[in-house]
Amino acid sequence: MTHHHEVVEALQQIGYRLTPQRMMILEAIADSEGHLSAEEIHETVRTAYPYLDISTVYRTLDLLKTLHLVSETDLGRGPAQYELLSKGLHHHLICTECGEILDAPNSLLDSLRHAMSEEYDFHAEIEHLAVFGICSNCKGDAQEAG
Amino acid sequence: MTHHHEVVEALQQIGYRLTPQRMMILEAIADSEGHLSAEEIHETVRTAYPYLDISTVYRTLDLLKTLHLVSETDLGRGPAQYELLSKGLHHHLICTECGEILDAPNSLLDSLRHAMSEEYDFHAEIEHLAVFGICSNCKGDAQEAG
DNA sequence: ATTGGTGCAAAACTTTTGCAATTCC
DNA sequence: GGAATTGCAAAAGTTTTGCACCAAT
Repeated sequence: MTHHHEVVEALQQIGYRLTPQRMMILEAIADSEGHLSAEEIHETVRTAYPYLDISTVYRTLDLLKTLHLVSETDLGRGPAQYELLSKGLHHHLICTECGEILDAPNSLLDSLRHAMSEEYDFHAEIEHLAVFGICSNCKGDAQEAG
Repeated sequence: MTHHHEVVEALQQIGYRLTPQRMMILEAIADSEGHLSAEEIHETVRTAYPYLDISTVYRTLDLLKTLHLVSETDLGRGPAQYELLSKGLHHHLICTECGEILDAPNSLLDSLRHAMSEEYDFHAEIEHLAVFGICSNCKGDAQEAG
């Protein structure tokens, strides 16, 4: 639950300061189940510390991204979503019909990574992938409509 | 080269109007080699028709997306990129070191699609995927730096 | 004629930046 | 003390929207 303190303290050793804002932002991300937008992080921390500015959230997220502690997922619509990388890398299958989000393990991409490496000598860095499509529940509906 | 006229005329049959703006916008996309942003489309068409508004570009792109005539790719940074789908579906491998963009055929995703279908009964709609990573030229540099 | 589309202007939304004041080391 | 960090305010960049006028059917 609070193992992210190690993570924060590790910041110091690389020369970054350990500020309350940074701790609260990381805690908000760590305590959340799924993804959070910068604005959601802002709202969450503000309940405890109303002076937090959204720019501090973005600046902290930039830092955490650089350190590969959080992942940033751009869904192509709306704000980017942030998530703790230590929670275990996974990806999302998002149904465009009903909005359901299925979690898929990182291994789902093994074959794709292999193909990119073999055929293009390209080393993919896919920390977080979002794939849109139709889930099993909505497959019937889509066929009727089409 | 101008087979997109068929496409535009098909619009009428579904009840959409055939306006000069729509034709010019589609022509700009069709004539371009790679991707275009909405702003680039705007600039291109404006050389011939200076009154075109950027909002018309976005509205037309929405229409063309709905009809699956163009693909929209959100690179996660900067404006979305638009491309004719009839040009042949392909994806992009973008090197984060040197910025090179490799084109990859749609078949690259076959195994991934298969895995999502088999394991999650999820029917992915990946019209256009952009994958960031390290290309073969930069692989050595990255190892030295790391 | 009528509905749909366009241009214009303004706003919405997300993210970034400059800078003075503050805080952590 | 001094450099890093924050809060504030403003701006930047992309996309959307309201509305009056205009054009395609």
